[in-house]
Amino acid sequence: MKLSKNNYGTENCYLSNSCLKEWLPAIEVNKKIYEVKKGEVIFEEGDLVEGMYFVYEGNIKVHKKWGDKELILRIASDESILGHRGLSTTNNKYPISATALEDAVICYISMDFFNSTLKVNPGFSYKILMFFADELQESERKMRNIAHMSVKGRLSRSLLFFKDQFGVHEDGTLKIKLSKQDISSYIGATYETLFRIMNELIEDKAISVTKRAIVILNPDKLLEFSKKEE
Amino acid sequence: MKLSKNNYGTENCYLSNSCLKEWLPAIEVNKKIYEVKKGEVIFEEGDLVEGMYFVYEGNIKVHKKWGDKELILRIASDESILGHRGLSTTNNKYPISATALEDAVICYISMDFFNSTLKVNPGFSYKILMFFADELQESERKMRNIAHMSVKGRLSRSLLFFKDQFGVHEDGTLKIKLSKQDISSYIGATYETLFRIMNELIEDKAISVTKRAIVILNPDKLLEFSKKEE
DNA sequence: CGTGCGCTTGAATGAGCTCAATGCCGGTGG
DNA sequence: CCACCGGCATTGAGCTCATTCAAGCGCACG
Repeated sequence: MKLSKNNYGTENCYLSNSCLKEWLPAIEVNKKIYEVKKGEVIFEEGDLVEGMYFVYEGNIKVHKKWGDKELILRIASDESILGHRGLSTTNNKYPISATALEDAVICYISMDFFNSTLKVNPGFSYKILMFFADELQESERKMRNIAHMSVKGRLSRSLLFFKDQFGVHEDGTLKIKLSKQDISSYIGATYETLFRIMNELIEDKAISVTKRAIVILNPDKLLEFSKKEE
Repeated sequence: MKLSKNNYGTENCYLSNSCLKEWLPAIEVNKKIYEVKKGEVIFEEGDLVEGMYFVYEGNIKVHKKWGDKELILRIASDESILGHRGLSTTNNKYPISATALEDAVICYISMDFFNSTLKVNPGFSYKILMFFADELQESERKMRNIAHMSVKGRLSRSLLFFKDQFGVHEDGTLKIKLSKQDISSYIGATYETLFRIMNELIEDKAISVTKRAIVILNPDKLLEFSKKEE
């Protein structure tokens, strides 16, 4: 189970493996495997929802557009469900887009099959429900952060989250590879603002950057900046 | 079914009645009815989640605090589910608070009972799942709005939503009674800002206010202000 | 008749955005 | 091998929207 819980709040973007690992291999006929290239769009806002995806490998950003701006809502990675935001009783169009941040492997299951599994398998259904509940909690925490926290606070928090969620290499750099563009969209700020605030964090010796890779030097300091949280 | 769909996006804070109406009356033993007074706190952030609520009558605000500020996430009204945000595999504390906006009647069901119903009743479970999916969509739309829209846009959009969701009296005033404080918390702005922007809308002849009651005069104008949406 | 709370308004401040200019680096084709 | 190009990084300046602080006002209520 890849769940994270710590003193700056719980962020859980994974459907617990115990659920997927049991379920996915059991499907033979109804799943399709796709390889997608970095930057490739898996689906877009407005596309018809016809199935559900699971990520086998790689990171996929889930984002929402507003004119020429975007907001990244979530980063789906290994063994995570994707496209569940298309579920709805009132609308069968995706409210969001999904784009590969790097080369990735995903698995596709038709909505019919997914739905019928939901209906006949209460255990699975329950797991998915809990997943949604966790996603909703996270979404609302993030909303409050955007509404009330400073960019510095949001960035600090997100960096801690990235470290926690995706881990670090031996040299201390974050495993997740995000462009500054993406980070700024993730925290809901402009590119330039992100840049300046990131410099502040470097001056504060909270992080360092070499060759576009970010190292968390002082988590406590980041935590400090994202205080009042919970 | 109280669902709304229109050209400024779907906002659905209701669990479709077809689900609740069938389910709730069937419970005899396990539910308790409470009457709550205006301003009464039903549960707070950090409280232990021990059950699930449904609203029979009245409006309840679901909100999240950040220091001395708050953000209203949702307004639960007649026949709506409440407290489902407490569902989680990783945490059994409420991430949000619920406070009655007016005198209300709510129904309480123990979590054990709710959970076992979920597990044995796939139809119910599926409905709840769809409800969560809709809530998640709405949450993320709202997040993007807070991230990218102006206060005027957010206010315009929220007013249209209130009209759509709660309806209007014969004299044109919104049925939902919200203090300016609450509206500002709902749109994620300060009281003073809300005040000024509301005056702008009045000058624009988009709304009018008499005795603290709001009248939507020109929905098209409000729609205009909340453009770029979807 | 005070006291307090919510409403109203002004002024100052500031965080973050926009726009624009420049620098840097890696790829690419001549 | 070099010149050029395009895209990203970097930085400054100015501005705008919204917040903050502060101060009066009106009304309900004990």
